[in-house]
Amino acid sequence: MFDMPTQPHAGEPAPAGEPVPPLEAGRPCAACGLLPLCFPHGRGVPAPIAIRHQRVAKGDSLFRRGDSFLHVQAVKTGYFKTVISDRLGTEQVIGFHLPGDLLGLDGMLHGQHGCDAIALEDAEVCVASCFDAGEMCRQSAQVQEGFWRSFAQVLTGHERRALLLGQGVQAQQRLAMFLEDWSRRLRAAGLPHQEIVLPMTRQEIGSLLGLALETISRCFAKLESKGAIEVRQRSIRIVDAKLLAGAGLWPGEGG
Amino acid sequence: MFDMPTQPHAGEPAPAGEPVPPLEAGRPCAACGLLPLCFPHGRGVPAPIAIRHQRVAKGDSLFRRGDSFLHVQAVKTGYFKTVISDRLGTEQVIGFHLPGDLLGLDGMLHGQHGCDAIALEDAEVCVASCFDAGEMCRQSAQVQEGFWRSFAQVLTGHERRALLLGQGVQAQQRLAMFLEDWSRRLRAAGLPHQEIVLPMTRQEIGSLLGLALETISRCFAKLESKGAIEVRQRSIRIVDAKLLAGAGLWPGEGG
DNA sequence: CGCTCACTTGAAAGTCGTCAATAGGTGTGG
DNA sequence: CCACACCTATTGACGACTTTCAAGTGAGCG
Repeated sequence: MFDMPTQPHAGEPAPAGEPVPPLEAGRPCAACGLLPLCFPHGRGVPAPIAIRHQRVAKGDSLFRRGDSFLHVQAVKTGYFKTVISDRLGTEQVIGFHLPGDLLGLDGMLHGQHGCDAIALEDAEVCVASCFDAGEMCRQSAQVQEGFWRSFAQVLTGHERRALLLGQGVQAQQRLAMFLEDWSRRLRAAGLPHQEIVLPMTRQEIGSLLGLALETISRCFAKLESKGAIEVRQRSIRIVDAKLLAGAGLWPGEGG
Repeated sequence: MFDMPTQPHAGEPAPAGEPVPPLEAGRPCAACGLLPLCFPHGRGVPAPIAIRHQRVAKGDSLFRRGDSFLHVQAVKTGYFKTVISDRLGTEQVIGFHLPGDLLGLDGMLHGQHGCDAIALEDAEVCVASCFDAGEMCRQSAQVQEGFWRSFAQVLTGHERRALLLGQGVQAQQRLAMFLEDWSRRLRAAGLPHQEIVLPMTRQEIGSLLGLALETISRCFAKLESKGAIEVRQRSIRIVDAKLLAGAGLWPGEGG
């Protein structure tokens, strides 16, 4: 447990960095998008660049639309959502992010972030300067390749989400696909993926999937009555992964 | 007009490359994602690497799910769709691509393409080897930055599409947003963007937007009756861009 | 000239969104 | 420790929108 020190504004990264010590030497986080920068020479050999750590309190934003893009960031602990607010002020969730995920890469386009990243619970992020990242990629083909792969990971996530818009994909299927995907990602991050505690509200799930929060609630009930999952508030237990997969319609994984 | 020579299979890039001459010296395509590689030193100075050209006949695929990812590719002329087929064989459109767009970057993740790229009409693509691209990015920070920006462009396009899933975004709004976005991209590519001839069918639009083809047809009629557009088959004329923008709900652009 | 494919248009049925009321959970403050 | 307020989640009823099924028209191509 952390005893939260006086929390600085998370909006702009603290110039000098937090007094959080660097990662315990040789203990890379599982499947992190910053891994190529963090441990470019393999386990045990720390990075030659400064990777700063930063805490973000629940509900605070790591960055907001319009903020300058100066850092490559990855979630270390906790969960984030990224949202875009339309002209009416209603916010549209475009993604949820768990430990290891890179954040805000869309900012590379114009040097400004295109969305807000908001912590769903108290969280920590790892931060490398863009400049350092570029430098390292130029020095090592291996680092570059790893970094490109991290980009592609983000891209692939977006493409997977496009499948939610499939012809007549029903609400129940969407939720099933979401849960399956979330579980898969938790697993990839080395976190428990069968007994899940969702960090987001029904409304936020609904926003991502294009459904009303009531529909999400009803679909949880339906999937539970089918025996695919057990639901108690935000605690989800995946009882029958096969049944859940059958409810969704992901394309064949292996190819 | 091209008089199509005997068309080789487009599936695997021809090892030796097509006999198409390189771009006319010093005439970069407008807003191309490969520009940083094609003209790294500015206009007039050709690239030090080989950028091969390739033709793809209408209906043929540039690559398919599972193909090795070995090249960075950009549309030169014509239009493409990228699709993912689910287990049942129905294909889900995840994007349309016009001249300048990079194609198949998701393949960087596992070294295999995750979707199929299919030409909507006879098309040409520019192809650079991954190896060369990496090499050039390592040699020049400027090239690297440009290339990263191209990545981010693709990413941003996906995020924009996530807005289609906004709370209660109606079919008509979705189509309006699609047309607006398509027009904007045509404009960025230096193509006519008010008198449009859509390269895709109603069904394909519907697939992208998560709507039935009949709904697309009806929404075209509605938008026409509103006076926002004129429709004749695939020819669309944007009469009142403001009205069209009002039908959609994009977030404030500049802000 | 006739075929096929794309598109249009109509009617019926189903799903989901909205509105509303209620219950449960959490956190704060007395 | 309890009470209160607030937020989140559940559940029901109704209405609107979209899908589906169907038939028919039009355009492009061999």
